[in-house]
Amino acid sequence: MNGEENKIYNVLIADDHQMFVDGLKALLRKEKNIQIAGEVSNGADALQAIIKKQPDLLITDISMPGLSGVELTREVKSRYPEVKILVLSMYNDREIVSEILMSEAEGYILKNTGRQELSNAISRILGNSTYYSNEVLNIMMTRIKRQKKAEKNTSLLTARETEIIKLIMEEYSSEEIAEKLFISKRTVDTHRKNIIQKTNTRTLVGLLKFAIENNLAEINQ
Amino acid sequence: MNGEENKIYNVLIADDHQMFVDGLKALLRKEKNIQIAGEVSNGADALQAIIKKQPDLLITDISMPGLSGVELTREVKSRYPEVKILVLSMYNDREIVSEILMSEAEGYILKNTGRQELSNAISRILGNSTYYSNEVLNIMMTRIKRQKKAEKNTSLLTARETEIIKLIMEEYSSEEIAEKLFISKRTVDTHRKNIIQKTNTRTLVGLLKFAIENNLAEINQ
DNA sequence: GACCGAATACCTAAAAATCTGTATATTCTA
DNA sequence: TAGAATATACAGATTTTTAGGTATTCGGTC
Repeated sequence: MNGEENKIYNVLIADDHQMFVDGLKALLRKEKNIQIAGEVSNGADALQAIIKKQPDLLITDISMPGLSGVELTREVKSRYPEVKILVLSMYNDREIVSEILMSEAEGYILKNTGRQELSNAISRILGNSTYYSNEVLNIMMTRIKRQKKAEKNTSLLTARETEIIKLIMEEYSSEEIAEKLFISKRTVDTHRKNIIQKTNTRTLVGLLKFAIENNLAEINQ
Repeated sequence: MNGEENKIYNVLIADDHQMFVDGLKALLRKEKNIQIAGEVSNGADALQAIIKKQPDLLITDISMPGLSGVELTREVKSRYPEVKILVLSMYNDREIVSEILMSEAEGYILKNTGRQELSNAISRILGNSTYYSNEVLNIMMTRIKRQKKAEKNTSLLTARETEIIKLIMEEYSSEEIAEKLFISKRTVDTHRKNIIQKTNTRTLVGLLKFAIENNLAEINQ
């Protein structure tokens, strides 16, 4: 590892699934420079262990009894920012990936990661870098791309037009929109005309699809 | 276990993630009546090992190089139906759960399962029953409920009405629908009137939302 | 054979949206 | 300060949908 090749790094494991912990420990024992400082199965115990052992690195699952890994990460970063955190989780859904990224963990990999990648992640993180697995990076990229596309599409629209669209999607007629916004119905009609042109749609159905695809309306599904 | 308390069951493990395999083996070694017959890291090797060792139970991951767990399950069930199969996977998304259920595996649990539940699952399966974890069952129930609701909603509609809705969602006007279906525009108008009444919507926007929510139309998202 | 639902088609009328255009005021930016 | 964009509003006309109704035919079921 960078810079301090004889340093022994203490690693705390937080995970309530013994199968993972056993497998993880077996892997970590093969690493030079790594010492397992402890293992806990919930967030509260993790905090206690951090106070006591002051590990260099916390490897934590997300779903644990009581304090989740997300909450634990936030707490640790606010109280012991020098402790590095690698999230090792089963979940790859977008909500959770986002929350973890917001929580300033230094890494996030999935539990199907091989040993080599895990080892690499730990090295990177202990060497003051970050490590996110490809799946996680892909989720991030997809999300960013999608957001950019929606922003590009909706940036063609003025604030008023966006507002009109949202009210259309809430099933207001043009007259009702006029009343609600204290403007003339003729104004609403002009806005509608402009919206249809700008969004390259040609019917109300097309506009509805545009709105949903660009997060201007929600559908329960 | 039921009936044959002194019988030793041979278990084959198929998983390409060493961390899991180590953890799983550690757990299985604590079980009476269980002997680890082997471990492989891909589907093809699993088939070879089944021929050679004839295990009672195969515990398999889903995502493996080459033959996936789904394909492996199908193959094993078609050639060696007496071999029981427990899928132990990270993925809980609906598509994969469905495929596994169709493939006649005797069980499906997630890799975050605790030891007790894993032990219970194995016992149940070796005792000629099935075992699916709660998360998997919840996915099944949610899917069934959702499908039933959509069926209930759309069962109010006749085939022609459903067809009209789909064409509306493809942005055909009533006149265009009439031309396409070789019927009068008046007929289309009557269908639309009836559709609005039956779906308890009051606007075209409302109808479109109904259609999307009940899988009569798709939105890219 | 009777009955019912689906599909079809039509009627008159009203409401709403859309189309193509012109115009003015306000706000923002260079 | 000028210019551009946005927001507003209006005009007349056309198109489309919606509303509330009646009617006939066909196929399926009892």
